[in-house]
Amino acid sequence: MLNDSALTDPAPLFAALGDRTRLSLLAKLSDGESRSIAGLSSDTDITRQAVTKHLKVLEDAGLVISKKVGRESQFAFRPEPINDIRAYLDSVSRQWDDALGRLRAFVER
Amino acid sequence: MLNDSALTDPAPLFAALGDRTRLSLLAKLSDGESRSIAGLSSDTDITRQAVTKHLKVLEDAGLVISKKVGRESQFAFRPEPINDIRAYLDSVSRQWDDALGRLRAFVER
DNA sequence: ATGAAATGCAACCATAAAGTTGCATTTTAT
DNA sequence: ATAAAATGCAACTTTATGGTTGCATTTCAT
Repeated sequence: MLNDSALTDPAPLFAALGDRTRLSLLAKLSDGESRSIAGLSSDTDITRQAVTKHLKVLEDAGLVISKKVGRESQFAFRPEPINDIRAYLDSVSRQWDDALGRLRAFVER
Repeated sequence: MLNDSALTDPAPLFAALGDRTRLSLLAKLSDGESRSIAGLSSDTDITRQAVTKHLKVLEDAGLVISKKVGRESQFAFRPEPINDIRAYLDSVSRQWDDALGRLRAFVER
């Protein structure tokens, strides 16, 4: 089942990003090249199976997509959810900025 | 020990945001008003002690600050780490955009 | 046809995370 | 002085998470 990238609840998205291993997987893939599990596992110290699990978390969050090609499955970065997160952060910051603005307006009289 | 807001490893920051309860706590505080633990616990269905734990996670991540005033401890939103996250997301997206650009340049000849 | 490569899948382990209950402590209000 | 309010602190339970090992399956190359 593929993710809808709905911005209703950003928590799972943040959670998917809240792990160093997954961030470094994303970093590798963010150059736009797709890579196999073996390719992504080569320069880590954890097992290939562990990498597979992390990739599943990333895929469930919509941050990567995968397709089987031959005997290997290729993973690629999917940037859309990043915008959802940005939108969420913006909404929080905007609320904060508005509050600051009102406070300033209040103090300045 | 207070956080330095270093952007060396955004994973703990993402992890702190990867929980609905904590996101809703942040949402309440993002209006700039500071609130007590009791105030933040009033309209949740979890116990006050659980809220306290979440607040500690947020504080360790630098997303809130607290000070004791009288018998209660007041918590306030701290927006600085949000910018760290933005910076990280920007770096990932920029890398992605660059890759797309190179790909386009490559295709167009 | 067969061995190596890449992956899938299941069971298992250890630790962390999220939540609870119970009780002690500190402050405030009457 | 004392009861209520707000919090702190510790122990405990349950479940999720990150990782492993072992083995089966699929696909490729020779």
